[in-house]
Amino acid sequence: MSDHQDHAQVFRAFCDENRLMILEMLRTGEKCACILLEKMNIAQPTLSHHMRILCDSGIVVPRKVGKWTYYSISAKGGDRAKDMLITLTTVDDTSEGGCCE
Amino acid sequence: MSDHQDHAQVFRAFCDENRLMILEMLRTGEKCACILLEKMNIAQPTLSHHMRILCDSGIVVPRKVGKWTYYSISAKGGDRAKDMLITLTTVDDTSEGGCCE
DNA sequence: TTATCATATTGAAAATATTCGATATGAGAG
DNA sequence: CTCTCATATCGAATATTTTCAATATGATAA
Repeated sequence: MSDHQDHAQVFRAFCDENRLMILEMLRTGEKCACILLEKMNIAQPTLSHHMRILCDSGIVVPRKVGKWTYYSISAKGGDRAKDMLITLTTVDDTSEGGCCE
Repeated sequence: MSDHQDHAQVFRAFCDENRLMILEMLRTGEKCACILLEKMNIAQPTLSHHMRILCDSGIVVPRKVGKWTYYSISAKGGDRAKDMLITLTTVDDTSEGGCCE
């Protein structure tokens, strides 16, 4: 997978309203899927889909306990996303140069 | 527009490979659309579409000079995105609490 | 074992996003 | 004004994402 594809995948975690709602809930601590499902107005397979995207991006990590799955925000994943965002939006002034003017 | 919709829109800037390529080019300084178009393997209306999304997200700002439009990364837009990302991925430990276990 | 509960996967429909040809707009140049 | 060039918008095709009903999986309970 190219770097750009990989980076785009990380940010996809933050591109959907429902996923932002889920992240907001996880900010107050680990939650099991059942609680997330209860508070969101979506079907169970839809939640499962969003949790997969959040976990694939590395922003959220799952913890399985018996029948339940608990989800929490990964500090490491958050830091990685933050570093990527900073890199992407910081102008590299050592190579600053004009353009067709 | 809801907060979540608004936030999702900002991160949408980073969810597409072509937009990440554009941002990478803008990291070395302001570029006019013609240069970006020349270096990307996409049609002109497609570039225009991506530039609109980048500008709407606040990450990129346009500067019109005669017939040309120059685009550059907005430090302010980048900072806003960074702050949003940090908020979204930081666990609020004052409200840490268990969940259904 | 069988029954039940929590979550994941499948498959198809609906909603969004991306793409590009055609065309419009708006700014010089002549 | 007319012509040309740079970019934006329109409209339709294609691709991707989101959604949910149905079903599968995997764990515990009886």
